[in-house]
Amino acid sequence: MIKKAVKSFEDYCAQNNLRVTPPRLSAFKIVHSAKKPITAYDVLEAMGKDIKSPKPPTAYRALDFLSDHGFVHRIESLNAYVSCDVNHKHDGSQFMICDSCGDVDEIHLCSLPKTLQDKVESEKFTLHHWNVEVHGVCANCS
Amino acid sequence: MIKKAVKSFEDYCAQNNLRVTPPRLSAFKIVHSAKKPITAYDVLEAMGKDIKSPKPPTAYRALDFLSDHGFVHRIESLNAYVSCDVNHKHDGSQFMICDSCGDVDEIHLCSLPKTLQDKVESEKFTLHHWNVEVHGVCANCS
DNA sequence: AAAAGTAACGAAATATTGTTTCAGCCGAAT
DNA sequence: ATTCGGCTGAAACAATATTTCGTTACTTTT
Repeated sequence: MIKKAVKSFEDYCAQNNLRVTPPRLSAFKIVHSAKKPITAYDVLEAMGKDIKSPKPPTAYRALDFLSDHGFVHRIESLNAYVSCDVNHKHDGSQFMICDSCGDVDEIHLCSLPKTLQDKVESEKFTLHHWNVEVHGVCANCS
Repeated sequence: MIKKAVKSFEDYCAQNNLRVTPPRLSAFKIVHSAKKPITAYDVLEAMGKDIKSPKPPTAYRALDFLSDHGFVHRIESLNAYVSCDVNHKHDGSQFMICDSCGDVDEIHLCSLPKTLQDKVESEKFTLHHWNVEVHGVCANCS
């Protein structure tokens, strides 16, 4: 249901005074439609359908925007992006990444695990955002 | 105590039939001496002291080796490496990263936090390794 | 000790990923 | 209508990482 997702994206932007520009909309659709994490350059190439000969900054700016507002997450260990359907921005993201088929499953924890939280507090560290990437092999592949 | 660290590196390699080659030793010393995460290209440049005009694969191969055996960790969100003093290889690494001064503090958890472990088990996911990167501002900087 | 097999290296080229800069456009607020 | 700020388009460039291939050097086997 890409149309529904786009609607929700547009609604969120309207409510938060964010501009839905052609590159942003294009990138949103592309990442949302991808079944697996997609690299910035693959997004860039796919943007060619909507925009004439887009350049790298066009893709990166759009992805940064989507990432800043929680519509996509970047998987650091893959240099790639996945969409996020949760309709609120969160400061933590967690993924299970299958190194065999490449599938990624987002885990939606509500808060930093206690063992980490304890450390952050004891060090008086001001937390901005956190990311967990768990690698292995998914049930389908094993 | 770089000498002590080198000794422990050499001992470990001897015990595990791993070869201590000039690039590996050089990279080990460089990452171990760095006060902050260091990029592969900075390691490469520093390797020039020990090796004549090293090329990128020389640094990457050495860093991959060190990483594979737990002597260094790669901080994915920084594209950089930090040394690890724990004398056993662990399948999980966790870091608090200060976005202000760049300092990184490794957190040594013994196991995957329960909330994540539960998810991994319920999905019958075979865990290989996991990484947590917590960004924010350290006590010194705030 | 010699031969064979394997792991690591050196070098060059290339591939991939990400950023800077600057001029112009466009929509929102005065 | 003007101004202001955010966004875009384009070109160039910078940073990060890998492939390939021929050679060297250890290790194992004989």
